[in-house]
Amino acid sequence: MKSKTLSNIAFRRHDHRRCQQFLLAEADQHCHSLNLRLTSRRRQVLEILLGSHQPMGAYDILAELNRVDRAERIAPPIVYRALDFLLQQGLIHRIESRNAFISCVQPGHQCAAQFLICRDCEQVAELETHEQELLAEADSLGFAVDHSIIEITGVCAQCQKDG
Amino acid sequence: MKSKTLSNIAFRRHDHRRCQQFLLAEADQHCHSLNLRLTSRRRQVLEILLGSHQPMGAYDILAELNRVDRAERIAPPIVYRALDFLLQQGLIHRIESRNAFISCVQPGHQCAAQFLICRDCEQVAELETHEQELLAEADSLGFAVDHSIIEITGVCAQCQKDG
DNA sequence: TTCATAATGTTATATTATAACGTAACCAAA
DNA sequence: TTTGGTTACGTTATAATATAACATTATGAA
Ligand SMILES: [Zn+2]
Ligand SMILES: [Zn+2]
Ligand SMILES: [Zn+2]
Ligand SMILES: [Zn+2]
Repeated sequence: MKSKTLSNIAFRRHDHRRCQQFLLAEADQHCHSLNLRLTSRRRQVLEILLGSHQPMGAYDILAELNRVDRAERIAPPIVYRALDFLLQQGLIHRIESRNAFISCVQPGHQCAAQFLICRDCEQVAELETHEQELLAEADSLGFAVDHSIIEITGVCAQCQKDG
Repeated sequence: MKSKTLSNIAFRRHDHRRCQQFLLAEADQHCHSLNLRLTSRRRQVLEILLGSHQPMGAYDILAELNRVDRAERIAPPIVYRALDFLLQQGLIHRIESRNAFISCVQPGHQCAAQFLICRDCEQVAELETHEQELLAEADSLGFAVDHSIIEITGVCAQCQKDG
């Protein structure tokens, strides 16, 4: 079960330096192969998110940008645009219930991203299981499920006819 | 399959007047049996949400309150507090990806609430199936799934030990 | 070069949510 | 029926998140 090896990475000890470099290289390759530009801004935002397996708010990222580059005064739209690009490419995910963003631990995965979010320590683990396996996996991690949200967005039958 | 009859109510024709009255009566009974107060403000907010099976933003609800009661000028905290109460009682749900609130079509249900959200017409259908049945049900509704989010909040093993 | 496009930068503002503190309603015990 | 504790409500101000609108710069092909 390949996914298992990556699934709980946020809760495991691992060589995060390597993890980071691997994911960054994957991102480079992904964009290159699709002839998309992982510009320095976009890469910079991705690197910030790859700094940990924790979610960050857009304004946290903004603050980090402004901390590093003392000269410039970056404004919100710059961050949101980079985040939009990275989201579209599946390189990061948005945690809806937290208004936060997190680097994907398995870019290119097909399943819907699934997260275990600790309301206490705020850690987030990305799982890569099928839905029916989810609760079992949460249980096997000793994670006490509190509240789960499933949101499926798409186009309803009516709109498919209309559109 | 009891849930099936209610699940896609937003996409079905039904006698919504009765639906509304039924759900309001359920809410009354729920609160009464738990010795909780479904005050007039809370009831008023619930009634507004029961006006349709569509999600509404907190500020939409606020506007509706201020439209009805021309005299007073209601402020956001009043709405958010009523929403918090209704959420806690499971009488409404929060659609995280929309920052919106929707009346629950089956208060007292045990499963996690699950939604189909149309990005086109913005309709939201609440399902009441097990996870593994979800995609099949979406498919049977002719709903083209686009993006699904599963967010499980709880307490991780570490925090359970610490706390 | 020249043009078209994509990406970035800038300013202002919209949208969503909460902090902090005061008042009123409710209810049980004295 | 007062008293005091609690819960809910009201009010003001502000925090946190996100986008609109428009100007500028970089990129790459014709
Ligand atoms: Zn790592
Ligand atoms: Zn992922
Ligand atoms: Zn109805
Ligand atoms: Zn529900």
